[in-house]
Amino acid sequence: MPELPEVETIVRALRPHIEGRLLESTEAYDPALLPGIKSLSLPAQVRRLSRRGKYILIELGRGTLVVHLRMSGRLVWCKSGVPEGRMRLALRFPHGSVYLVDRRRLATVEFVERFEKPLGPEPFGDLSWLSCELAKSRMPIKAWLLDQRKIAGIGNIYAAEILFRAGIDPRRPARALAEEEVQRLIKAIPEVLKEAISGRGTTLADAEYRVPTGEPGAFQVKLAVYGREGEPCYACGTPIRRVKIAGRSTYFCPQCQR
DNA sequence: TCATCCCTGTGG
DNA sequence: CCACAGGGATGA
Repeated sequence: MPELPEVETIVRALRPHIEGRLLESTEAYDPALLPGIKSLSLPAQVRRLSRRGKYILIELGRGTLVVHLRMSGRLVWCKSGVPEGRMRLALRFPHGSVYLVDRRRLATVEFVERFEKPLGPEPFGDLSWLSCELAKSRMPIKAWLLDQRKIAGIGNIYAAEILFRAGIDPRRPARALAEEEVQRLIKAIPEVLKEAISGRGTTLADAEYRVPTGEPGAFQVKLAVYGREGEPCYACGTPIRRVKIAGRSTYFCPQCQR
């Protein structure tokens, strides 16, 4: 579900509600989450709420509560009452609660002393390192972009949109990209992600993702290829194709992307 | 680098 | 019934 822009949007919306506030208790509605939070000692102040890749980091005094929403997880802020949907966890504050709502129950929560995951760099700032990293890999460029160890935060929607923007066929081996194409990629990655953040993320028709205040994201109106199999490319009219890469549906324009 | 699995729901 | 869904860990 949420990729970097959605997670960033969630963190920004939640931050004013919980940063600096006292997390008093938790309530697990799903026993599967208990092992992950058993070492959490409360109450504890939320020192910082941040994002790394697609992970949400709730930094507390003696460690960090790490949330990953996976496919269908949502975080919802409620001053009072409870949200709709399958609740798995509540984080209780004096002035309200953060609920983890998660239809497929794939989201994960764990309390750790230090956040350590094998994540690549964030997809912003100086991305010139891409050039030599891509040259090392035979993976299809789409699969490479999805690999969180190589670059953090890009998921299935934005990988497709980024490659469309860069005019690159998603099936091509990473190492086969010409320098000029790598430069287009370096430009397209932060462009697409920042535009998506500005639009507060993508909410698809079957929508799990919401800004924690409840509204859907607005970026879906701008999707050029994702989910558009058979529909005409906005740039050239050629029908958008769908293929499988690394087990995931991959949408692209066979005319614009070479 | 791939399939498989995790889990649940929806749609063809 | 099967395919598919915005994720990732795992083991061959």
